[in-house]
Amino acid sequence: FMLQLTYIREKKDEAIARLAIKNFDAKPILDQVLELDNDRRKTQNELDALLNEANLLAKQVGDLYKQGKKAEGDDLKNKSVALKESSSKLAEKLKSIEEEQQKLLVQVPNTPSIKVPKGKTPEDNENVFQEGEIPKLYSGAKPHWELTTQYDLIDFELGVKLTGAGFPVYKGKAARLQRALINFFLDRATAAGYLEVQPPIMVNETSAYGTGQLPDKEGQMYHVTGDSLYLIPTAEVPITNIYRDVIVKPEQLPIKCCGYTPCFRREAGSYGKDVRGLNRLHQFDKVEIVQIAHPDKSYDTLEEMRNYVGGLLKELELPYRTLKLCGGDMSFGSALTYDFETYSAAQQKWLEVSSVSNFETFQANRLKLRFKGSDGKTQLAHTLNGSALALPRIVASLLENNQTAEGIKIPKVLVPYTGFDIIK
RNA sequence: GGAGAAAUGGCAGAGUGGUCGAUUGCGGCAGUCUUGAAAACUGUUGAAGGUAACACUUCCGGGGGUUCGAAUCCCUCUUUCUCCGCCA
Repeated sequence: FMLQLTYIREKKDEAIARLAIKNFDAKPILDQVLELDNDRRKTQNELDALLNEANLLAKQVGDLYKQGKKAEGDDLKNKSVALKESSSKLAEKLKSIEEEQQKLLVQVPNTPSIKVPKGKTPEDNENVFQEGEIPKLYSGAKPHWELTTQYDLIDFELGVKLTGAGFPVYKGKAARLQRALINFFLDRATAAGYLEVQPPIMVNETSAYGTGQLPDKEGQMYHVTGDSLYLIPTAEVPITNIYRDVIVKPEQLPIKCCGYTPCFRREAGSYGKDVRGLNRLHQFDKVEIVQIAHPDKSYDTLEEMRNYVGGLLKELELPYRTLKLCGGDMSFGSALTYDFETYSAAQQKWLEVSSVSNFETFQANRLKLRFKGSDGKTQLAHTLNGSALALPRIVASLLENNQTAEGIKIPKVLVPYTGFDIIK
C-alpha cells in the first residue's frame, strides 16, 4: 500500500492537492520523503562507484595471479580490502535511508480520484443511486435478532458457548439460506466472467503485507502465533496475492476472479447497537470479486463492478442505495469507493453490504503486480475489488424486509437454491 | 514426524572459485523466403535501481558468512521430490 516514488517526485503538488481531499496534510511528509530520496540516490551513486572499482580490482588481481605476478597481486588485494570496508559502511547507510523512506511512505494514503467528493463524515457521502421502495412493515414487525429466535434460525448464545460473541450458529433453514446465498452469488459471478477460486483462509505475513493489512491493521486480524499465520479478514487478501510479483501479459487484462470464503475480523472497539445480531460479526461469509485492470480502463471496470453488485441487490428485491464515499470516509488505500447499503426496515437504518473500490496502482505497487505495456516497458496494473456480497447483513435485510404475519418470504431468485419459499 | 536428494531466466536444462546476468534447446518477438500460412534460416528476447541517454550497480529459493573475487565453498531457514511412519 504505497504511492510510487516517481509519481511523488514528478507530481508532488498534485499529490498534495489530492491528498487534501482525504483531509491528509501530505506536504511535510512528502518533503521529507523527497529529501531522503535525494540522499538515497546520492549514496547509491557513491556506493556503485566504489563497487565498480572493487569489481575491476578483483579482476586485475585474478589476472595478475594467473600471470604469476604475486607481489603486484597482493598489493592490489590490500587496496581492495580497504575499499570493501568503506563500501560496506555505505551499504549500511543506504539501507537505513531506504528503511526510513519506506517507513514514511507507508504512512501516506492513496491519492483519491478527482471524482471523489470532499468531506469528513459519512454524512458527506454522495448518494449516487437509489433503487426500490422502502417497505412499510406491519405493526408486529421485529428486528432480525428477534426473528432469528422466533423462527429458531440463528443461535447467538450457542455461538458464545462454542467460541465467543460474534460467532453465531446458523440452524436449519438459516444454514440452508447461507448456502443458497453463497451459491447464488458464485453462480452470478462466474456467469459474469469471473473465475472462481477457492483460496486458503489463512495467509502468511508477506501476503498480509501485500494487500496492506500489515503493518497498520495488525490488530484487526486473528493471528495464529504458533505458525505466524493470519486468518483472512476478506478473500481479497489471498486472491489479490495470487498476483504478487507477477508480470501479466497485457492481453490477459482484465483479470477477473471471484471467491467465497469465511472472513475473520477481531473488530476491536465495536460496541452497542452496532454489533447487535448480524450487524457485526467476528466470522462471516462473503463472496468477493477482484479485478486486475489496465490503468486506462480501470474506471470503466469500477462502473462495471458497481452495476454488477447493484444487479445482485435488485435480483434479491432489496431496497438499496449506492454512495460515492467522500474523502474523509474512504479507506487508506482506495482511490474511489462505492458503498452499497440495503435498507433494514425493522431497524430503520441503512446497512452497508458491499464496498467496491479502485485502488489504482496503490496495491499493485506493494504487490509488484505489473504488465508489459505497448511500449515494451513494465508498468503497474490497477487493482479493484468488491464484496458481491457479504452475507450477514443481506440475511438481516431479507429477514426484516420480507417478514409477514404468515412468515418470512424468500425472494424468487433464491428459491431454486433454498428449496423453500417461506420460513414459518 | 524420521532418512536422503534437490532449488538457476516464461519452460526445460548446462554451469563446482575468476571476463557468468549466466552455454544450449523450447517458447515469445522481429525479419528473410511465401499470394498467405507452415517449415527453414537470421536476429532479438529477464527484473530492479540509476542516467537526458549511456556508464555503472544489484539479483542464480530467502537470510547470513568465507574470499581480492561466489550461481559455484560454509552456516541457516523455506520449499519441492523420493523412501518410511501417521492420517481425513
